[in-house]
Amino acid sequence: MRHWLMKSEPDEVSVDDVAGMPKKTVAWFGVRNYQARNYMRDQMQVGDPVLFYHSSCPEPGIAGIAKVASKPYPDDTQFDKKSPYYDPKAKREEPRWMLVDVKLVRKTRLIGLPELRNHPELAKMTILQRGNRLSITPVTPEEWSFIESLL
DNA sequence: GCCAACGTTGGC
DNA sequence: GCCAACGTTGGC
Repeated sequence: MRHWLMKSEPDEVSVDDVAGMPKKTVAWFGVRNYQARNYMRDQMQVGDPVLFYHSSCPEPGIAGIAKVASKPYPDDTQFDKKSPYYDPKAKREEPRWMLVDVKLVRKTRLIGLPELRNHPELAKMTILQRGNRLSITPVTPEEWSFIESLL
């Protein structure tokens, strides 16, 4: 089992949005980065714990605890010409972008970026490294436990 | 809106 | 395969 951090822009899909969804589950559509895709396609297992992170918003930070809720399957938005995530090079027979379903376990208090940066225990978190833009990153068991202890 | 950092594209 | 140009991310 691995632990993960997954970024979402709350304007698009927030923790509250997912809380209001049937089964509190959302397909993690729109990832268009190969490394992030590979994590979902090759490494995620149903049940893996996930930190739900809000990015590109007034208060970026961890907003909830979730878990991987499905095996990987093709992201339908790649085939949808009306979607901003449409990929003309993707074929139904040969999907390029895969995703998993993510189920919200619980909303948490917002642990903002400045707070995360304040803890030396978290200094090596991928998300806190300079220049990191990857929307899905692994979290170590130590980082996970420490963050849980803050909640 | 700015801009640093990084990823992708495409000509050669 | 190189690399310049361009596009995107995401915090501030």
